[in-house]
Amino acid sequence: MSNLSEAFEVLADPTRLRIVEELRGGERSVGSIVSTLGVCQPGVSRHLRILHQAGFVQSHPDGQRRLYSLQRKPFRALDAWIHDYRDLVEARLDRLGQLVGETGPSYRPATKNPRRE
Amino acid sequence: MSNLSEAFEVLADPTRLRIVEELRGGERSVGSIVSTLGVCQPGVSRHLRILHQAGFVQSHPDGQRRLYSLQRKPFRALDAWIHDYRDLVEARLDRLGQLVGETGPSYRPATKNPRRE
DNA sequence: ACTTTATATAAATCAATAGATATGTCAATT
DNA sequence: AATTGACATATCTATTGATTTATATAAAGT
Repeated sequence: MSNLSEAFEVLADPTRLRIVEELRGGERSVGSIVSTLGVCQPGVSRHLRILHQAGFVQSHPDGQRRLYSLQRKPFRALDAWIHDYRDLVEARLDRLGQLVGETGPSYRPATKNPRRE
Repeated sequence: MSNLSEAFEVLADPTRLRIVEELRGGERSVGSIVSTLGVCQPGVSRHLRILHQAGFVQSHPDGQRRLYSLQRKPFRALDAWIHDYRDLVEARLDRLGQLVGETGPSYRPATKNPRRE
């Protein structure tokens, strides 16, 4: 139904998420990321390849290094997706009864007539 | 560094993502989700358990069924996270040179003096 | 040309997980 | 209390994927 599954899959790995958060500060070389994280260099290169294939990063050579930076598209897709859940994200205080204890939105006591699809 | 990795991991599975999107329309019974998706019932129950453990859903009995609905907290966390990338999400047209072809933000030609951490 | 530095790729190992089948539990109806 | 219906749990299998070690490529410096 959506390619968002792929985006979530990419960010599901903790190491890749850390790489993304590192790149939030601007473009970085592979070695720079390696020394920041505690992962071996081939591991970082592999993660960067996955991030690239999913459109999260781009790269360009800089001497013998390679500088990686974030791309906009997947983040816009994620932002658009979460927008569809605005009703959940934003506090809805207009209906007070469903906010008992700030636990959740839609607790509803069992109905007498439970037939309900 | 963050528990967001867990949230992304939960949404990484396509079936779970579909379940979440189904629940966006309101609370649903397990059987209702089973008949919508093409997955066996134990599979759906397992996914719902994972969603529950991660705080994505809550449930309450309704007769012999069990109604599941979305929780707000993880969506708020995701929304807060993506907010940290709003510089990427929002179109930044004030610096024109970096938007060549709408491909990405931070391409920069190689420097003469490449020493750069 | 040779060495060093930076990154990518290959191969192997190991762990995690989604899916199905079978079974258990519990509520509702008779 | 026996049966039916709804859901949960256990177990197994197959697949995917992250990490490491080793190796290849490529650019810089000497």
